[in-house]
This record gives sequence, C-alpha cells and structure tokens, in this order.
Amino acid sequence: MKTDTVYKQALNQTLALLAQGAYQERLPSENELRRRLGVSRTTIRKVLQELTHRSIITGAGRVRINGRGVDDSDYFPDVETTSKMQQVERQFMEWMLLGDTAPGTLINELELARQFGVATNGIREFLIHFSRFGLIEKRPNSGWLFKGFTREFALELFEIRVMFELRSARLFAQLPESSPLFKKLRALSKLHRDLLEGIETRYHDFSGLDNQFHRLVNEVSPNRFIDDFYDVISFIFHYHYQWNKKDELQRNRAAVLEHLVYIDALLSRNSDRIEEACRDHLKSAKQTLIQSIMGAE
Amino acid sequence: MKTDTVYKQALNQTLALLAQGAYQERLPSENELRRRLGVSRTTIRKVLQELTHRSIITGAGRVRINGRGVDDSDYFPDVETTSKMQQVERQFMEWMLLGDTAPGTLINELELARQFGVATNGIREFLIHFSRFGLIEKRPNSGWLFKGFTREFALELFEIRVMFELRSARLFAQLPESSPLFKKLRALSKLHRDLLEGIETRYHDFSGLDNQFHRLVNEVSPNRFIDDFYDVISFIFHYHYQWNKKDELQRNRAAVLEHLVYIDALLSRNSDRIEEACRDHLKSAKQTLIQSIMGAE
DNA sequence: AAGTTGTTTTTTATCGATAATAATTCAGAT
DNA sequence: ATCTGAATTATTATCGATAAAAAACAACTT
Repeated sequence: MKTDTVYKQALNQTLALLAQGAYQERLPSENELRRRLGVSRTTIRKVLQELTHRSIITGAGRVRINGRGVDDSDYFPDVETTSKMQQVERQFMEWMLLGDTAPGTLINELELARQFGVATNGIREFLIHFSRFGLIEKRPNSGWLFKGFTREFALELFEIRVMFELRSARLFAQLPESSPLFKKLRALSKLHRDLLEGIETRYHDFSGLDNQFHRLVNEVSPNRFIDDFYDVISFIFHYHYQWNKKDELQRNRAAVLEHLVYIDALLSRNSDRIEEACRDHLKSAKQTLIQSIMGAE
Repeated sequence: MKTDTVYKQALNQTLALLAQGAYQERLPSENELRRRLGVSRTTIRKVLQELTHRSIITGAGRVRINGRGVDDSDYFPDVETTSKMQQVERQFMEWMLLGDTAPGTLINELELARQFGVATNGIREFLIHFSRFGLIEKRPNSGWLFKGFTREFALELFEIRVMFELRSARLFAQLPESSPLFKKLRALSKLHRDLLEGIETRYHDFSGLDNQFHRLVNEVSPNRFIDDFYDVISFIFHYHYQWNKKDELQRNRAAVLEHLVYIDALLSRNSDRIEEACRDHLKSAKQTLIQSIMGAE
C-alpha cells in the first residue's frame, strides 16, 4: 500500500506556515493551500481535518481560523515524511559510497530488498532509474553489476561536463546585451559575494549555489540531454559531498572565488576570458572529485 | 510468474543450429551449448530433454546425436519468445509513433497496462527506463507526460550527436597508424562496398551497418556517457525507421556513400577531411530524421 | 458566475506471492 | 580434468491486491 508521507509532509508544512504566523485570522481556501503546498485537495482536506481534530485550527467550512498555538511535538518526525523511493535511494547511496562497495560487486535485488526493508519491486524500480548514472549495468535474468565509483567514472563524467559547459559558455558570449540572463547572472553574483562574506559559517550553502549557477549557464540554449546530464552531476555531488566533509570550507571558498571570476567573464561577453574561466573552474572541480575518490580508497 | 521465453528462444536457437548442420555427429557438451546460447545449464537441459522427447535428437548422456530432421513446425512462434518487457516496449513505441500521440498527452499506467495486457508494474518499469530517452517526464504521484516526438527533440538529439561524434572523429586523427581500429575500419569499408553492390535488394541492412560504424568511431576512447547516448540513438532509429519506409532505398544508398567518404577520411588521418566528412554525414542524417518527423505530422 | 466545500471515481505507490531461470553442489562416469 | 545426472537453493520476472493520493464530479455560497 502507498505510504502517507505526502500527507504527513503536507501537515508539517501547514504547521510551519501557521507557526510563522502566515495566516492570522482566517485560513485560505483549500485550493489556495493546495497550490501553495503542491499536493491535491484530497490531501489538504485530510490535513485540515486532522488539524481541526487536534484543535490547532477551529471552525469549519469556509471559516477556519487559528486555534491553540503550534507545538514542536505536533510535527511528524522526518523519517515519516520521506517516501519509500527516497529512502531506498539514500540507503543505496550509503551502501555504495560509504560501504566501500568494490567495483565488480554483483547487486542482488532480493538481498537489498531485505536489507532496506522494502519489496523487491521498489529496489528494481530504483535500479532501473539509477542505471542512467553509469554506475551499474543490468544483466538480464541475472542481477546488476556495480561498475564502481572510480577514477575512470570521474574522468568520463568530466569529459562530458567540459564539453557541455564550454558549449553553453560560448553561446553566452553571443548573447545580446539585453538578454534577461545577464540580470539573473548579476543576481547570482551578488549571492556569491554574500556567501563569501559569511563563508566561515555558511560554507555548506555552496552546493546549492553551484547547481544554480551551472544550470543558469545551460539556460542559454536549453537541451534536454544536457539537462539530464546535469541531473546526474547534481545527484552524484549531492551524495558524494554530503559524506565527504574533508576540507569543505577551504574547497568551497576556492570554488566560490572561481565562480566569481567565471561570472565576471560571462558578463564581459569576451569569449577568450569566458573559455579560460570555464576551463579553470572545471579543472579544479575535477581534481577535487578525483582526489576525494582516491582518498576514500 | 516469469514467462518461459528464455527456454523457448533457446530451443529455437538450438533447432536453428541443428537445421543448419552445425553438429553433424554428436552434439557438444551442455556447457558448450550454454556458452553459445548465453543461458544457464538449467535451461539447456530443459531444451535437450524436450528435443529428445520429440525425437529431434536421440541418445543420452555424453552421446547425443541428431535424430529426425528439424521441421519448420518445430519452432515456437516468435510471439512466445519475446519477454513481456520487450512486448511492452514494442507496443509502447507503436502507441507513440504510429498512434499519432500528441505532445502533451498524459500517460496513464493503468490504462496502458490494460491495453497491453500486463500488470501495472511492468508498465512502470518500462516507463522509468524509457524516461532516459528524453521523450517522457514523470510527475510524482500523478502520471507521465509525453513531450512529443517533435522537431525540437530531433534538433536537441542531433546537437549532442554532433558534439560527441566530432570529438571521437578528431581523436581518430591522432591515432597511431598501428592502431587495430584501422583494420576494423577497413573491414567495415568492405562491408559498405558490398552492401552498395547489392543495395537494390539489401537496403534495409544499412541500419545495422550504421550502428556498427558509429560505435566503432566511439571506440577510439570509450566513454560510458557517450555509449549511453548511442543507445538512445539506436533505439530511436530502430523503431522510427522500422515504420518509416518511405524512400528507404534512396536514403540508404546516399548514406552508404557518405559513410564511405567518411571512412576514407578517417583512414587518411587528415583532421580537416575527417571533420568535413563527419559534419556532412550528420547534417544529412539530421535532415532525414527531421523530414520524416515533419512528414508524419 | 466564479469560487468553495462535499462526495465519488480513478490512478499511483507499495506489498506479497509464484513460476521460470540461474547458480550451486556433489557424486559418479569417461 | 571435464562431463552428465540429479537435487537443492537462490534470484528474477511477472501477477494481483490494497491504501493513499489525485482527479473528476456535484452541490452549494456569496
């Protein structure tokens, strides 16, 4: 049966809205809330019913108002708000990256299913999806082969990444001055400078900014295959850096500085400068990844 | 429950081997056959048992010999030798390419499952896998969106294809004369010339050769992401051309000629010639695809 | 008439079960 | 040393069922 994580998460979000005083007098309509939380009205109604039941809100029908205040203990714990699929994803990445799983290991659906506490179907669906990341390969009627999170993987990944990013960066140089992308770029530059000031404490905010920046560069001329490839990169980096905290501050500071040079180059619309900044940045990103892969071995 | 398509296909293949007289006197060992057909010994034994039962082979143990000749009616029909997954794939492609499915159509797992006569799970697994081809997109807790087999799709596909192929072609120019790839390339050139001679009747053999050629070019420096992308291309072309026979002879003759120019260029190891031939060929391949997409609309 | 809530229908996410296939084992034969 | 026989065990490919969530429909309010 389906888990009710969508409902629980929606309830938590609603609580957060109430707690921060978003709705003083009356709650908005069900449709309004639905749009805000990105779930169906069915779910919203379930949430409202529960909140009413708990007296967190009172009234009914069109007139629902804040009831007793929200307490920390009202929230559902985080575990209950992540779907099975997300849990499987996380556990698999742990198994792979933290478990020192050797290249060449055969993956057994049944075993993983037992280990992760889900039906084999869930594992299967995850593996099929995950196979796009180039780390596993299916053997029909047999299992899956783990090819290894290796140096070769990183090299192949970056070869493509450089091709794609240079392509977009070059197109950037040809953009008319009036393009809205430049405005976005300047906004992003500001965010980078802000981060740099508070880097000592906020250094882990970098990965979000990194993603935003590289995706912005690709907006110059959207291509679904490039976008997909960036999904691979985000995914890999998301998990990899989550568990590789070594030198994070220093690494991220350096990367922010590189981004700023790169952004300035893009704003200058000078192809040579752009190309140089792009290559420089990707070169050090590549080294960082490779070092951390090698370090882990 | 699992279908027994593996067994049936293995049996058919064994029959084919017997029919073409591969084993005059004695059949090879079970292990030998196993390797040859790429299935487990369990399956081979089941096949041998059945063949013995049907008197197509006689004897037992180490001495199994040809029995009565193989008859056409001995073979299992093709439908019974394709797994559910393959059937779903084919039916889905038909639905998409032949059914004039409009961009923006929402895909309903349950409906497809009923239509194709499989469990929803099978549809789901197929769609997850298929989403890598950039034609559909998942909406969590809701269905899938069909983005359309459109001109944009073709343009985006070819932008990447050109990047990848030029990259490989350029690396080819730097290969030492002694590289084994040149030998393979000469062999492929021969196959092209042979095909050209019998093109009037064998023109549909081109697609296999096309695939072989482009994969050979990428062998110069293997990259899993490029390989994956070529899977996308092969898949699309496989189905697309299967149902778009218009001008096939003429189109394929032209493509073979282009390949020959391209191969000669690669053999010459002259970067300029290579680049030109590569661009020319991809340009016309792109036009062909786009025309046939537009023609269908 | 547009927007809101109440109710019903449809669809997805997830589980568990089963036949076919693969993998493993071991003893005896050539 | 490799092959078959035979039996056992393990794993995958497939089906069907069910609660949660989404979507569609209907009835009501202002």
